[in-house]
Order: sequence, then C-alpha cells, then structure tokens
Amino acid sequence: MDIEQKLQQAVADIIEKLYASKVDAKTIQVNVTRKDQNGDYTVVVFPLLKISKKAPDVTGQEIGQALVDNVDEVASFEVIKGFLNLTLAKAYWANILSDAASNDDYGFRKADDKAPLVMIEYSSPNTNKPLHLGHIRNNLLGYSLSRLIAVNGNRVVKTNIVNDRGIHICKSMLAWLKWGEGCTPKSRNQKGDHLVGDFYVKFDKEYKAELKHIMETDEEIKAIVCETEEKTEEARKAAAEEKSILMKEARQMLVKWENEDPEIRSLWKKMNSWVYEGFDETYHLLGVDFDKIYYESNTYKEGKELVLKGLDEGKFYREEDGSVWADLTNEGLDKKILLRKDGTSVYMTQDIGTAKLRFRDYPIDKMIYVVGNEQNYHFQVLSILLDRIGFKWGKELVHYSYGMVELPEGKMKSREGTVVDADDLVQDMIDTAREMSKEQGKLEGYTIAEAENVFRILALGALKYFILKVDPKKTMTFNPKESIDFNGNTGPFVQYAYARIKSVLRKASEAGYAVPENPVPSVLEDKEIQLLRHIEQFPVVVAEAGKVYSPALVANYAYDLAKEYNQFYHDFSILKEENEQKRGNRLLISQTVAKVIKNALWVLGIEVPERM
RNA sequence: GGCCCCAUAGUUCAAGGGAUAGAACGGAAGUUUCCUAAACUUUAAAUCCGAGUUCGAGUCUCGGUGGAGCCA
Repeated sequence: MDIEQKLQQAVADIIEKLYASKVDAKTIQVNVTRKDQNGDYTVVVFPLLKISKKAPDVTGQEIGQALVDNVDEVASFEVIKGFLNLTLAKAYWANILSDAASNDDYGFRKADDKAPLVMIEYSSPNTNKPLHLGHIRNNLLGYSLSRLIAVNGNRVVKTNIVNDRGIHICKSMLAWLKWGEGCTPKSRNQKGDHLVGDFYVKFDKEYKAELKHIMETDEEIKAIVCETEEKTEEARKAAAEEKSILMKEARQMLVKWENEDPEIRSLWKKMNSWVYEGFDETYHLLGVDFDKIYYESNTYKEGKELVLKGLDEGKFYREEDGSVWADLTNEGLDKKILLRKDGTSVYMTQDIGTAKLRFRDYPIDKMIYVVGNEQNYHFQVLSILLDRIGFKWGKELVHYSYGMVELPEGKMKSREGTVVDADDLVQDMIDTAREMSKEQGKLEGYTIAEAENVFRILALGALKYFILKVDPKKTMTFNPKESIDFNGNTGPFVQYAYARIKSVLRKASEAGYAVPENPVPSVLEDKEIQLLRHIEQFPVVVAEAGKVYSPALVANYAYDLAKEYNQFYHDFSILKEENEQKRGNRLLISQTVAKVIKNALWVLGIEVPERM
C-alpha cells in the first residue's frame, strides 16, 4: 500500500471516529502538495464538510491532529483555506531514498509469464516510399509505448504490418522497368527505399505529363463541355485517366501480380528487398525494432475469405455491380466497401485478415494499433467489423491515434511535395549536434568514434524527446533547431543533467568520497526532501502514464526532475561540503536522481551519455 | 452535407473537478573565489466567445467561432 492510499484510509477511519459516518477511503482526495505550500501531501477537506458539519478550518484541524497522533509518517500539519497540508517525517523520506537507491529497476513493474500479453502495431510503412517525419512520430510513439506497457507489468509483442502490395507498388515497378535501365541501390549508391521511392515519383510525373498530352490532343476529350469550367476540367481529366496507357499498364501488372506471374513476382521481390534493407537501416538509426513483421501480401487473402464467409452468413451484402459492402448505418456510421467489383480487397479487408493471423499466432489479450488520426474512422469501422465477424476482441481494440507533425515553415503534406525524409532529418540533427559541440570545443580527448556516438545520442535524444513530450493526439510543430538546444525543455538538457551528475560522482570518487548505501535522516534538508518528493513520484508517473498510454507524462517528468536537480546543485556545493553525513546524503541523492533520469529516458527510448 | 479531433503567454508545450493556471524559448534586468556559462536568479506576458452543472471549471455539458482530418 503506498502512502497515498494509507492516508486515504487513515482519513476515512478518522472521519468514522470523529463524525460517526462511514466513507469510502477511495473518495478521499489526497494530492501531492503544491510546490508553493508547506507540506508533502494535501487532503482536500471541502467534500468532507457535509459530513463534519463544521467549518473547513475546524474540520481540517481536527483531522490533521488525528493524523499526526495516529499515523507514524505524518510529522505535522497546516490548514490553509480548506486544504489540509501534511508534512511527512524525515525517516519516511530516508526510506524512499534507500528504496530507490537500491533498486536498479526503480519505478518499473516486471511482467511474469502470466502477465497480460499486449500486441502493439506501429510503423506500418508502404514499400513505395521512404519513411518521413510522420512515420518518425509513429515509430517513436509505438516503441516508447511498448516499453511503457512493459514496465507496467505486461508482456509485449511489437509488430509491424508492411503494405507491400497494390497498385502503388506496381507503379514503382513499372517506372523502374521503363526508365530504370537496370539500376540498383548499389549502382546508384542509394538506399533501396529511396531508390524505389524515386521511381514512384517518376511514374507520377510521367503519368501527369501523359494526362496533359491526352487532354491537349484527344478530340473526343476536347469535345467534353460541362456547365462550369471547373466541371469541364474535372470531366476531361477523368476521361483522360481512362485513356492513360501508363495506368493501364500498371493495372495489368497488378493483375499479373495477383495471378502470381513469375516474372512480376520476382521483380516485386527484388525491389521489395531493396526497400526492406533501407527500412532496416532507418529503424536501426531510430533505435526501434519489432518482434514480428506481417506482410499484407500474406494477409489480404485471409481477409477476403473472412469477408466472403461473412457474406454467406448474411453479415454483409452484395451490390448489383458485384462489390461487397457492410451496412453500418445502425451503428450510426456509413456503408463501407469491403471488396471492389473486380473482387480485389481494400485496406479494411487486409486489416481483417491481419487481425485473424495475429490472434492465431499469439494469445493476445489486447491489441493496440499506433496509427495516425486520419484513420480514426477506419478503426472505428474495423472494431465493429471484427466484432461482427465474431472476434470477441474486436470491440476492445485500441486505436492509439496521434496527430500530424508540422514544421515551423508550414504544413508537411506529401501532395505539396514538402515531405521531410526521415533519414535526412536524422542526419541533419546529427550534423547540427556535431557543429554545436565543435563550436563549444567540447569532447576534447575523445576519439572520433566516441565523439560521433555522443553526437548520435544527442541528436536522437533531441528528436525523440521533442516529439514524445507532446500529447500524442495533438497536432504538433517540430522545430529541429529548438529541439537540439541545451537549454529549455529539451532532450539534450535532460541528457546533460545526467552527464553532469555522473561528472560530479566521478570527481567525488577521485576525492575519495564514497557514496553511502543509506542516507542519514537527521541531516536531510528541505531542498533535499523536495528532490525526494520527485523521486517518490516516479513509479506513480510511470503507472499513470501506462494507464493513459502517455510517454509525454514521463518526458515532462524527466525534465522537471533534471531542472529541480540543477537548482539543487546550485544551492548546495556537494563536493565542498565538509560535513560527511550531509555530503553522503547529497551524493546518494545525486546518484539516485541520475538513475531515475536514466530510467525515465529509457522508457522513451532515449540513451544517456556518460560524458558529454 | 455527415462524423471525429484540436483551441492556454509573442512562440512551443504543461496542468488526475481543487489553492495565486505551470515551464521553456524569445523580451527586459542581473549573477563568475563553487559543478561542464550547454548554468543560475529576478521580471513582464495567456485559458477563443456565450450559457449551464458545481462549494469550486482551462478541465464536465450545451450552443457558437476558428483550425486540422476522415467519409462520400
């Protein structure tokens, strides 16, 4: 039982004794005391006035006195404006410190074999383009979430679904065949995902040129006239699309692919393997990984089967043109297409198939999809469909929805051609870190490899922290320059605080000062207890963050702690302290703060440098 | 047209229905016998509008306004 619950129970008991009225301990409001007030925990007395039938001050006094008398941990109290502020005994804080200091996994709850199994899907790339800034938010959130859920006592399977089939892949293949001249990532000295992405763009460019040409030369199309100019343009474009040879060839290729034409399949495999090599490099750079990867080329047929089975059972219906639909109007939603008139599957169908395979492969208790909020509707529908097909977990699936990432210069949307490439962005960040460090003249005496590793840690720490500190559901603005600043609410600031503590501990060790195993309670000072209050909150924050799936909570916590420590260190000079007991306490607190920072950043997937 | 999300200092972000709405960057003023000045101190500055629920609303409800997204 933690102290909060203990206080709740104690207050409930006191109320029963004083006012002869039973209250549920859980309804007693116990908060961490505001920073600007004296005390550690605060009982809100307003809700209790109906029971005590006395003024707030009087009620607070009575309960406060009883707490001091009956609860060992409560040393003193103070009632201010209806808030009962409790100050805990130094011995209590000394215990907290001892516990935290002796436990390397402080704040984490380990999972055993029987713990719930949670599957997290994230990343979900298309094989026709490289990862971009939006994927970065996705990957970082997914990876951090997996750790957050793991340290809350769950088993986790990280999974990735690769969209490796469909017309878009055929476009890349076609372009490569037509204009690639047999080039490879090696021959072009280019990452495979970028190469394939370039050919996708090439197709689009040629296609647009073709449409323009058709619209300018085709007499039939020129004859189309609608009531407004806009509509005319639209109709002509649609007609031109029908006449496009390029698009026709791409469609033919897709049919060949579905019919498992050996030549097309082998080209598809070759180009996809280039892409995967490129992705792996990016994932490695970002420091994310997966336990199991699914490919839509393997799952779409399963989905089709399930849909057709549902059709037989009357759960779906067929339109006159042969397409298959789900009617969701009684759920307050629309009708949703599941199979096109040519029998090909849509995303929804594939997701149904993927879900089936996953639950066949793992005894999953919970499924979390990390996917952008533009797909909110999709997952609403998926949940209902899975439920309707008869998967009981369908209703409980979690769509971990996050907002778009924008840049200070403006929106990043692929159709405007301002996509920020993930690899380029990370490389820029590393370059910036290197330049800044050189300017500051730091890292002297490091080998090049050691220094480069620090630059990488800093650059990724900056990127990860900046993105993860924001509430996922909100649209956010990523500012690369700000993110890598050593001042402010940034990753490097927190990393730097850690490195400084390490530096202090090294100096202490050089001076022959040992870090004690346990603190001396009697010489704990107010400022130190303030830090211990932060340390005490870490397990609470991690648990709460796990409950609401919020790496942001952990990120902001880490920053607060680092900042608090900086202030602490400025008020006290640890190494110059003459009193051995006080110095011991401070060294132990410093060491523990470093550990808590490290653990918090670990949850976020951020590394810490021992020196920087 | 229907559905969903968002709205807090100049800017980027915080705030489990609780006290005087916190930080950071930027602005203004300062601090160097002590740690890595990549630090610290002080200061000015905000809840989109209007109702409602509540002892108490940035937070919950309803109605506007503005922005983003999805479905046709």
